[in-house]
Amino acid sequence: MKPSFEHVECKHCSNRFNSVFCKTEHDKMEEIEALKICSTIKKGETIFREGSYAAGVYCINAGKIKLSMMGDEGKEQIVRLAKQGDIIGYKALLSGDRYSSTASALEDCNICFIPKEIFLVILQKDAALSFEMMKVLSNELKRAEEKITHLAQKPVRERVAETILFLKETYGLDAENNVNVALTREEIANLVGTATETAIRLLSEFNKDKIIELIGKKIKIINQDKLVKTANLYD
Amino acid sequence: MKPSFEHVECKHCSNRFNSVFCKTEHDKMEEIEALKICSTIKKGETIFREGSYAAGVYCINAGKIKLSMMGDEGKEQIVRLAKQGDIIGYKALLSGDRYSSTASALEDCNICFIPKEIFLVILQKDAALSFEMMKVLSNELKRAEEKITHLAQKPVRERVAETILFLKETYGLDAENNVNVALTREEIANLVGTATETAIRLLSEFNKDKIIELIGKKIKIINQDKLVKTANLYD
DNA sequence: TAAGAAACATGATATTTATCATGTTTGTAT
DNA sequence: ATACAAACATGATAAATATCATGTTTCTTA
Repeated sequence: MKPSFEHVECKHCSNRFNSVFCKTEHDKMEEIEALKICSTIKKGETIFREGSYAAGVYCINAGKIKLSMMGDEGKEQIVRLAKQGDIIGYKALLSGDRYSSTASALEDCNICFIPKEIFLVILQKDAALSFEMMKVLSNELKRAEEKITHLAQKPVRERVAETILFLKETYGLDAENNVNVALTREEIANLVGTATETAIRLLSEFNKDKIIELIGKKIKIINQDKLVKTANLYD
Repeated sequence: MKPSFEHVECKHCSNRFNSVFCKTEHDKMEEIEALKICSTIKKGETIFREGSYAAGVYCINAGKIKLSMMGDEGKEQIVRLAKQGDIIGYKALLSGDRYSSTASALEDCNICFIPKEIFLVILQKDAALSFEMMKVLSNELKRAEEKITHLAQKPVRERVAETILFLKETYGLDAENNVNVALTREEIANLVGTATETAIRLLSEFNKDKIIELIGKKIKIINQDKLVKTANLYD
């Protein structure tokens, strides 16, 4: 990874207080500052690859990233979607393991690489950062367990609806009120856990039923109530 | 929860060095000792319930516990199996949330309740404990993401085989080389993420094919290689 | 130890979902 | 602007799995 032309300083980073570093003290921040490497990632590029040695964590300054695991038949399963302010790659670092998923950019990104050594050392010294990390991990785990339950028990139709709501929750809406992320139908399927054709069919159906509106990869939620009902949440 | 007749001292606990407290210092241990409440739980009893306020964590001194979430149609999904040395209930505590799953005893258990306040305070002071907690969380999360991938992509047959291997890995073998845990077929189905009848059928099939041997709830693995192949792991 | 309940088992059937096939549209690079 | 590939779409079919029905076995407890 090549250093970018512009080094974004942590203390001026707009995500500073939405991130896991929200409570990290100034001097610890300076230590990170000195050793981090900022870079620009083009849409589609890989940041790290499943199975490779974990050299550090990446803090997302701007852009959207998908984390996916390869299933047995080479089919991608998207296990997490990250955005600005999030960090990625910490799981491997903390469990002392290799990366268990591949991170790739859904759009052009600015990311800051924080080497393993400095991150772990600061974690030892900074109880607040440790606690924030535990919170992040706990929330991720909770979400993962809910996903397991839904995968095991809910029909695809409900999961597709749920996924649209999840995308809205994660990335919000753009200026035209579209869900603010552009995924291919295949990626949506790999997030839902279904075949691409099935995802396409159900999206078209929701479109026909005026629950959502599809313009290319843009998804606009027309009838939120009906979408929530279709997702069959909160019973 | 009633205090048990015998208070098990942490420093004499046989699980002490297999647990998250392996690196916790003596004085911190004493603080826990002073405030923890040990109790005995009978098979089938509930330790905490999904949605209820998280008052603390439980450290398992002896016995096996299942953690499950209720799906939409009231169907149980088992999200974790815990054993002696494990702690449960930490996710809710760390994310400041209610318990997201229900914990119930698969057999008679001895558990120690550590109140929220003392656990969180010690976590602030003890970087080693924090780090161990992060490791535990990371490993759980990794496992959960693998489970998501397998649920989304692997057929039930493979998942049933995988679950048997997982049970062996988690609880080991008893004196007669049976997988050392007694689950109903329904519980196995709720772990696999399938209908009870489907789980029963596949177990019978494995039995007929001499991959496993079934005697009541006991499962003996006869042909480990074939079971691993059936699970279709490591491609 | 008998009665009732829970767990286990298995066949028949329905439903869901994946796969295969094929065609169209959209995007991208020369 | 054209050519090619990727993405999208949709019908037909197959396969996997759930559900329903029913009977048997095993476990509990009065």
